[in-house]
Order: sequence, then C-alpha cells, then structure tokens
Amino acid sequence: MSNLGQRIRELREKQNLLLRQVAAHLEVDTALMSKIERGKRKASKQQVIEIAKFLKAYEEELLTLWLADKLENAVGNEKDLAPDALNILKKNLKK
Amino acid sequence: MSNLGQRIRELREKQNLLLRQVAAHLEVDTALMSKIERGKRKASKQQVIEIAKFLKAYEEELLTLWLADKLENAVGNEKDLAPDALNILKKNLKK
DNA sequence: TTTGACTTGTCAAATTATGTCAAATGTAAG
DNA sequence: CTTACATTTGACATAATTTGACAAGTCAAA
Repeated sequence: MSNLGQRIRELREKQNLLLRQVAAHLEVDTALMSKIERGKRKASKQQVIEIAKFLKAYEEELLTLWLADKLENAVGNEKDLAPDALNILKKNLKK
Repeated sequence: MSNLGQRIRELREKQNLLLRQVAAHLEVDTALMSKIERGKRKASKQQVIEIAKFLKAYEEELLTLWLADKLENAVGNEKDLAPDALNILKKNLKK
C-alpha cells in the first residue's frame, strides 16, 4: 500500500464516502480508484489535486505523499544505495 | 548534465579514452554514449556496471550517481515538495 | 440468494523510452 | 582552406511501459 493511497482511504472512510463517489468526481472507473488507494496504480498530479478538493484535504499534503510514492518507486530495490543517493539529491536541490 | 554523466566523462578523459571506445565496450552507438555522458539519455543499470568495469571505477559509486539521477528525474519540477517527500521516503526506507 | 461495495485480471490504446542513422558541429593538423 | 576525426544533435523506428476501461470475481450484510 502506498503513502498516498493509505491516506486517501483514511480520509474517504472518515467521511463515509464510497469509492464510487470519489471515482465519479474524477470521472474515472471505480476500479481505477480502488487501485489508486491500494497503490496498484499511481494517480496523476491532476487527479491528486481533484481528490484533495473532494476530500477537503490539503492539496500540498497529498501531493507530498504522491511525490514520496514516486521516489519510492524510483528507488525500486536499490535500497542499499538509496541513502547516499538521497544525500546527493538533497545537495543538488539546494541549487 | 547529470551526476553520472559528468563523472563518467571525467573518468574517461582522465584515461584518454574515446567515446567510441567506451561505446564499443557496451556495444552501443557512439551517439548514445555521448548522450549518456551529457545526461540526455539514461543508462541502464547493466550499462552502468559495464562502464564501471571498463573505466576501472567503483561500481557502487557509479550506481549511486545513477540512482541519484533517477531520483532527481522523479522529483521533476516539484522541488518545493521534495524535502518533505524525502523525509517520508527516508523514514520508509528504514523498514 | 440478492445486493452493493470493492477488488482483480486482461486488453487495447496511448505514452514514453531506447538506440540507430545521417547530418551537423567542433577541432586540430597539414 | 581542406582533411580527418571526435563529438553532438535531431529524426526516426521499434520496443517497453503506462493508462484506464471492462468484465468477472470476492466478500459481507440483509
């Protein structure tokens, strides 16, 4: 399960909303929404923004989780190299 | 220019090797090798390993740079969200 | 059972990645 | 100026991945 998906499900259930309803708002199939919550598919940036709107969440919070998922995916199974790579990245970001 | 490409070029020039020679070792076109060094194309993991071998560099060093490039690419233009996302990622990696 | 919510597998279409080729550019020597 | 060679670039074909829909499946409550 993904950072973003987990949080979306949490928010959705707290408001007693159905997958179907969120999906309708994004104009996508319920199946896709299910996969997004379970981390089987990634949402597009625009979808995350729409979800935040619909679930009354902070857009930035969800986008951060969305980015974290993307990074996690990019790391793949190179977890041993990741710490050093992350440091390089952090240094590069400062510019 | 990419972290990896920059380092490869450095190593290659220090040994007075031609792009053509490195490319031949990887069995790819010289043009592709040029692009890799200039960060216009990403190398595959296997290619990085071969390059390290040929340039007598530490495989781990180059792979770390290669991963850093991948992560940088995943961040894209979400540099503002990256610091928080990185923290989440770091926390997740500990498990 | 039946119903409704959710999940899963599969497929075609769309998008993106990969590597080659040919042409362009740069550079040093004659 | 030419030639010779290294490197770079852009266009392209092909391959690989991603995307979302659809249909069929599971599961729980009534």
